[in-house]
Amino acid sequence: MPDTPPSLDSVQLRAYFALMEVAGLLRHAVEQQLREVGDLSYVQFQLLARLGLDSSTGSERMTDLADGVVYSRSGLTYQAGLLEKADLVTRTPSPDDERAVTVTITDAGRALLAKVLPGHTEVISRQLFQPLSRTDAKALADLLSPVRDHMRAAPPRSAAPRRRRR
Amino acid sequence: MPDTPPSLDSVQLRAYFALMEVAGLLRHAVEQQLREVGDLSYVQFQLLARLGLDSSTGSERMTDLADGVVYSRSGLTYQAGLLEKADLVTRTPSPDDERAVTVTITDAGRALLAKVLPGHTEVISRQLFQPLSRTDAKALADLLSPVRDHMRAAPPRSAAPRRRRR
DNA sequence: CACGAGTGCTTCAAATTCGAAGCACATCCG
DNA sequence: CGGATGTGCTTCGAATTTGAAGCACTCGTG
Repeated sequence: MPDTPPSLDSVQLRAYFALMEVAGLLRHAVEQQLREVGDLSYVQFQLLARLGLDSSTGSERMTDLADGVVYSRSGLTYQAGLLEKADLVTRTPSPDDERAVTVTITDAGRALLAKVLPGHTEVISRQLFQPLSRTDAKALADLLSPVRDHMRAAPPRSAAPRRRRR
Repeated sequence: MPDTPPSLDSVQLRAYFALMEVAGLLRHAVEQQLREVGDLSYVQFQLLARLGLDSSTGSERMTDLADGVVYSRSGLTYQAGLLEKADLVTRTPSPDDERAVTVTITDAGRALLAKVLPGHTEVISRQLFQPLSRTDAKALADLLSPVRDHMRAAPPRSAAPRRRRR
């Protein structure tokens, strides 16, 4: 017998909806700023940021990039193609694994990232952190970090047969 | 002279990244469940939920729906068309304003919503609230609700000339 | 070594998404 | 009333995104 379906109480619902709406609105706001200043989509910015800021070497394998950005592989191939065409990254076969492709940010990529970053943080500051105190920000980070780790660890569901899209 | 660009401290960065990643992962998880059980995309579910749960009448104007779901108008037209074709909603000209279109959820729409909802809440419970206590959930809701209100009120930026996409 | 399963990426076709332009109705002022 | 402006939605073309299929390489086992 299956467990009783755990329904959400009103507080949880509030938190869930607020979370999704804030993330959506924030993404929209950021997207607009990125487009204006650097002609970048949010995904492209995420990729550059991950390469230029998170990675100490400036390189990552395609798969790791895709996972980090919560993105499909084929979509990443497409975007990596665009970024490469714009000379913001290079793609080279990995030395240790012939199948893998290493994506590396170029100087131009770093330059664009630097150009875009101030406005980006400005939007985040104003839109997200304006209503939050320093303490609030810490509380938020402390609440969400475990959730992120939990979700990373627990894949949503075992693969199931796909139906045709509606 | 412009203000000094407010850069983000590490705590804020943590909070920002965690927020976006959690929202992204959660959306993916939910999307998969919705596809399996009801052959609905997340957007379609949001639309049905808004009509069937939030609205007391089961109806909304297109524009209000688009705003509520953070969505472009043309995208909403497309999705509303799909939902209508599947007999989950109806579209009728509004009585008081000939320009406006009222979207109304059908019985079939409500039925599908009911069918999908348990699994949906189950995913949210497990993925989002598993690592959070009751108190945490409340804290999260209380932190994010003001942010959402603030972002709703403050449009990202006045319209600026659009450039060609990269 | 040879085979079969697995992994990493790309290609492909189809679906979704967006912004700009267009259309119809509404509202505002003179 | 009449024209100008604004609003609500749809249409259109182009860009993006996705899952499935395909290809190449790797790994484990015999």
